[in-house]
Amino acid sequence: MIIYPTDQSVSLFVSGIAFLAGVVKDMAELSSKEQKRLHIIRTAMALFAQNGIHKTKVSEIAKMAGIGKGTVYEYFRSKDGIFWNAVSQWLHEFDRVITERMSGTDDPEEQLALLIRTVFDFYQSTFEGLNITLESWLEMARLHHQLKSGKGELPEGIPDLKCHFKEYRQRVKDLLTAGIEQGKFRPMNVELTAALIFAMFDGFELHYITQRSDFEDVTQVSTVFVQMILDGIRA
Amino acid sequence: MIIYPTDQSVSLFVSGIAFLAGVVKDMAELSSKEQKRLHIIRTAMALFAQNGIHKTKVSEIAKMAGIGKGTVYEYFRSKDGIFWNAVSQWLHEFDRVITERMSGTDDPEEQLALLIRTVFDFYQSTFEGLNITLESWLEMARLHHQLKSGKGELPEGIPDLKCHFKEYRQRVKDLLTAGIEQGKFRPMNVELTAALIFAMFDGFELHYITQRSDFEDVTQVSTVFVQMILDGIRA
Amino acid sequence: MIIYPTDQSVSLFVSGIAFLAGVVKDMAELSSKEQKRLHIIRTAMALFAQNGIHKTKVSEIAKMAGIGKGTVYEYFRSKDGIFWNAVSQWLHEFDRVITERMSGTDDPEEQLALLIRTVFDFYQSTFEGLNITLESWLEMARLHHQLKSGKGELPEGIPDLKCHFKEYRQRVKDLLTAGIEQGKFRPMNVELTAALIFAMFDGFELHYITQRSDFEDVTQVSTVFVQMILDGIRA
Amino acid sequence: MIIYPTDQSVSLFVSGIAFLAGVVKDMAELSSKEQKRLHIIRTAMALFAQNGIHKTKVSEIAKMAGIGKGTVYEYFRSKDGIFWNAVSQWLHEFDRVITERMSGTDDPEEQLALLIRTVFDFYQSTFEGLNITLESWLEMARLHHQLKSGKGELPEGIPDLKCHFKEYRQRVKDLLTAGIEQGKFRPMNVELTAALIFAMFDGFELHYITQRSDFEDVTQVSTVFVQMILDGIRA
DNA sequence: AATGAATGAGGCTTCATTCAT
DNA sequence: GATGAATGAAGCCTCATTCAT
Repeated sequence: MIIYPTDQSVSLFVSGIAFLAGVVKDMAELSSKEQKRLHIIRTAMALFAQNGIHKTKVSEIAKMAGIGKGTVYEYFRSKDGIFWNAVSQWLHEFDRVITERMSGTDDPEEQLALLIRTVFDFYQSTFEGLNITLESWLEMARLHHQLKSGKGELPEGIPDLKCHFKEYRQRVKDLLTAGIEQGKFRPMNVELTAALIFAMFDGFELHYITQRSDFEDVTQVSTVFVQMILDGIRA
Repeated sequence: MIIYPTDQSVSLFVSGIAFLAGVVKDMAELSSKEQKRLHIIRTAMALFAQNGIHKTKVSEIAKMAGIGKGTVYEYFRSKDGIFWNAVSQWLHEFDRVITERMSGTDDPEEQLALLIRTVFDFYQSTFEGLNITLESWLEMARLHHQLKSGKGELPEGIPDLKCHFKEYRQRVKDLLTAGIEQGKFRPMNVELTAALIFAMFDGFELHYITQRSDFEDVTQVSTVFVQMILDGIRA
Repeated sequence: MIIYPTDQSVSLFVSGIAFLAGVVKDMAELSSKEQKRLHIIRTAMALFAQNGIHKTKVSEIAKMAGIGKGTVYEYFRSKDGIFWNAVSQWLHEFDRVITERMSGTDDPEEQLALLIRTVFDFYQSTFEGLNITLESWLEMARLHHQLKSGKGELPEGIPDLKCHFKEYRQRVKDLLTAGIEQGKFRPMNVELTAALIFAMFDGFELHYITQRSDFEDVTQVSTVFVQMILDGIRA
Repeated sequence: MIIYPTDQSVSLFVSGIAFLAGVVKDMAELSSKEQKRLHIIRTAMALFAQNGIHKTKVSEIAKMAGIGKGTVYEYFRSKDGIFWNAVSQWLHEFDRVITERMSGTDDPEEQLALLIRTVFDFYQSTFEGLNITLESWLEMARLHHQLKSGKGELPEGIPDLKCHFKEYRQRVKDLLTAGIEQGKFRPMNVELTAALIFAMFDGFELHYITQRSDFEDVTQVSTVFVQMILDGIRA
């Protein structure tokens, strides 16, 4: 069973991550302070994605955001602070979108297909975020490594990536378990399979970043992806 | 069909990437100059992997390599130069190992299984390299982006990642095509499937870096991985 | 002849510098504007004393004073302005206390003893002020130095420390001269002796700041001090 | 008994603190590294004395020292580091001079007179140092205060002023005790008297800084000073 | 009158790179 | 060839001051 993208799914998605594109409709509801914060985060993400956190200057962020250099520090404690807040924001939105999308059906197959498609959509429409996500993983791996060596503390505002990942895997595991119980999926090592499916998503992300030209038609890619996975686990 | 790791495969692998562990046997054959170059690369990789290129100081590399700071510049034009040379070295070794391993059989299924296992082995045994690989992808994506914007030139010594990836995909494509022709694999969009399989490898890499604890038994993981993929494409 | 502290002397003193403790009774008589000014000065002095002018932030002063940052600038032209006004205030109060105390007697010996004791009391009870006084001397020495070099102007509101000191020395000189005339003090270089006596006061101040623990019992110290000086000049 | 300055005493003194004037004869004996360190300290002291530590820019120090900004950091960890090293150097030289001078005689009266004269000489000939000394006391008082409040650590290289002062007081105490035993000084509270004598020195320092014009003839001042003190304690 | 968000000049420090020895 | 002292460009962040509300 293959799920084709629908207008509905797209619109759901768009509303979900619209904040990154700066099109949140009910922005007016946010306090002025919060609006500016988001504005800075958005601007910073664009630059972080383009040049990486280490080559992005705070002065650039300020300039591009149309504010003074010092103003940035009214909203964030440090450049790292901006970065981790951006990552957190990103994860939070990601959560929201996924949950929204998957709540539309109870069928494991459909849910899995929806999950896959949503992730692909998300990655495609927020290309910028991918670089940041990737960089955040690297940075975090290093932070944890340093933590073990007893050198330094975790900066404030760092999202708990491990927990984030665990939740996602759990989501997929539940889905697989349900599918197996319903006789739709063949028996399998649910734990590992979930981990691998999840890894595939991110592998695609990686390649999408570095070789975008090979994946012009994301819709088609996700279709094949879904089919491949479903064929692999279907009873 | 599942391929279990064999002593042979392991030994092949080890010799392949031994340079990273500093155990190249025929090192003596290398000129003294070349030896030192490799020594610096190895040292640098360890530090790049740990702290990233931007937080690794040339003075650190020199100190850890037991040479003077200025000496580093006798062998490399710049810090970036060290980085890209290290990445190139890594890719080169990767190529060599893969080719060596896959030449052992002509059966598409076995070859695919071998490919998968080799990559997993490679990733597992050179954990440090993963961080660098990841970082190099990010950096390269940005370099290419800047290139398009007309800002700046590509530094010397940068490996052609796109070409590298293309070769790999080609390898997998050939393998799949052969399998289909032999009636072992079902008809499929070879191009896309290859891309996805390859993406999965790297997705695993990503997760392995950030959540290593969840993948203690890499052997088992690769087994499931192989099975999943083969089941998905088998006729 | 040794002068012991009396309730009277203490009360005189307290009323004199009470402004620093925020207990000026007739505060009500001050205009609301003037009250707030004093409030800011007091708050600022506490912080200046603790951290020095250069490490005290205007925002801190405002916060601790319970007012807005901008409000501070309604009452003072600049941070330096606050500082010099605080110093002036301090000197003014000091003058007032000394005059009050010494007017109680006409005997040169008693006056000298009273002067000494008053200064000691003052220094002890307003420890915070000492740091500021010291800092003001340093700053002023530098301002004068810069003035000579033709670099920059004297900020507004700077008290004339030299004049202040001259008055004090004059006070001591008059006292000594009177003592000599009355045959109570031996003939001496009045100018120099006055300068030295005065210097001793401030020397004590210095040591009191840096090594307070060695001078727990200021009463005893001042007693010895008085005796020493009187013995040194008595006929 | 009054001690007049002698050529000998002056020459002793000059050699003692010559390092501050940059006239150490056996400089050649110092390593090149150490020479440069001293050069930076000297330059920095001149600027610190003139403008204070907070208004002295590292770039200024470098410029005036004729070296690059970064070079300063090859020799000192931070601006504070330069400051505290300068202070330590100063104290160290002070110690050396005092010890040298007082070793010339065993007579308590003469020793006291020598001590006083030496300090006066020292203060006069190294005017610049006075400002720094003063500032260091202030800074240190604050550091200790912050330490008690549990905020922050003591920077490295800070000299132990308290200990330094204690030694000096001990010197004077020994001197006084000897004088009393020899029947030359009257019985007294040695502890307090020593503290006060010492305080007087520094009081003079203070006034010398702020009102130099009033003390043109330091020789005469010290003479009066000595006389006053001796008269005050002589049996 | 009171405020505090916004600002940007300015300072400390880092570190890749050079070059004289 | 090897070295490491010297350099200065570059960047993060602070904070006194302003000004619109």
